[in-house]
Amino acid sequence: MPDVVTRFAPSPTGHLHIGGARTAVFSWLLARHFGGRFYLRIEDTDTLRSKQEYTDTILASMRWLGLDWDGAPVYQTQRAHLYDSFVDKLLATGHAYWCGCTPEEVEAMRELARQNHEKPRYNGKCRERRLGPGKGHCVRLKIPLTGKVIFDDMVKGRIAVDVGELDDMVIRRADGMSTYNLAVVADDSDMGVTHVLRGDDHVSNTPRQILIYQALGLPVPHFGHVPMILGHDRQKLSKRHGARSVIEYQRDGLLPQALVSYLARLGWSHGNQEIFSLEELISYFDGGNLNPAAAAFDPAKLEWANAQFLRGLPPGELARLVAPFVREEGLDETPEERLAGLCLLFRERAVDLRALARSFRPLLVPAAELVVDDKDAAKHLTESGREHLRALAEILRACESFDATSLNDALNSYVADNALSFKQVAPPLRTALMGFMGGSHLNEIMAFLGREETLKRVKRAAESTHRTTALRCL
RNA sequence: GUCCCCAUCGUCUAGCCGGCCCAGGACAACGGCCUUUCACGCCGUCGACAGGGGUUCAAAUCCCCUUGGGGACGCCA
Repeated sequence: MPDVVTRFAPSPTGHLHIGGARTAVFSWLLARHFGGRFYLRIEDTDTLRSKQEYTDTILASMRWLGLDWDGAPVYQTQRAHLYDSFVDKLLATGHAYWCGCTPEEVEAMRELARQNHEKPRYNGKCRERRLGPGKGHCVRLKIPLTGKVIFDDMVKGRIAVDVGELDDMVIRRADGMSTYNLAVVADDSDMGVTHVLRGDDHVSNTPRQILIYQALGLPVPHFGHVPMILGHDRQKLSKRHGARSVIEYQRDGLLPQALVSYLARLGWSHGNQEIFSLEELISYFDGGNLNPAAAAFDPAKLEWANAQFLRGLPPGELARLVAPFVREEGLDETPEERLAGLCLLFRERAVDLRALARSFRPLLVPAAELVVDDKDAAKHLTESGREHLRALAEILRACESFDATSLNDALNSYVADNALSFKQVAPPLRTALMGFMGGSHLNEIMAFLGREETLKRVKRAAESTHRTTALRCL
């Protein structure tokens, strides 16, 4: 049995969101750091809200993020017998009892407690009634009358709760199905989980679960409750507040490494390091340095992180990744080799794959379809600008080889020979080639386009009449 | 209402078993440099220890209170 066994236990009631993704990242890292095991458990006992489709996308998102799990995913709906055996054992040892109270009765108890300014609780009415199984009977855990449950949380430190705060919770419903808290303990125990990393919202469940472990004489795992992620405005992250699922980021062209790196950095730190490879995370993350305070999600910083990874990718790999987005943009099927060239030209100006693909457009459409920005044309395709373009057309036609270096030389000599500055020549040329004042290095752009396409664009711009019409408008 | 948790720049954070911190880094913002546009890069500016009490020679660091935020109180997970 490995020293460290962790798990991620999502409910398939929605896509994998960044909050869940982060706890998954932490759990995965802890296991990988210690050479332990990381399991996936699908908590699908809520049959009304659980959907197979969500399980599928959660698994797909995990794979995309690079979070591999050990063994096959465990489905809670298939383990009723395990939960039953736990309940039976609790019943047999007197740690649980049958309860015949109706939901209405229990609600009345809670209401009474509320009126007394106490915590709403079940009052233990059936605790000593020695009821047996019967219609409408559920099973409740018999909680100790006095004492405290104390545990050392990996992120929050020591947490102590008086058992008086707890009540005899239902562990098996009247319909025979076990409840969440029991199932979790049964599964974690059965799977040999040693470290439970989960969301903050579960802290109050932990004492209850510990009580079950103790009643059964089972070893209690370590717990770590990671705070929730807030929206950029520090409001709770919800659909309205920009809560997004992992697949949405995937669709937008984010790099999984960037998302993992950013997520890990949200609530965890390793000195001042901001960008982490998976390998670095594995070697640094040991469950320490987790921040107990909630963190706000910052899309701008995620974007920045993504740009960092984008730039670090070899052009060939980037080309492979960007290809689907190029297709999505409706751009012509382009050989990966050419895409790699484009990636090299544009990767430093794009924040994600989609933006990168979009930036290719001016260079992938035929000259006739190039969209020319009116303002830039009016500003740069002036009388003199077009004169330069005509001269350049001649030079480019005559240019012996059409590679980036030669083109650079050609441009340089044109500027030098005519005692010009680049500021006079570059803008019109750029507008001619790109259709607007953006893009990459001019010589590289021309080399990419090739002689024929370059000349077409230069001539087209040289013959345009933007300047005069624009001037009249002014 | 009751219980639990949290609290350093706008945001993520370092520091937190006290002195090296009139608090460091990153993102964002702003300004500049570079420049064959833009971007990248580089340089710089703005900017925080929630408040109040203690303890101590010394507190962002330890203790208490207040305030503010969050979470939980289901036969949901």
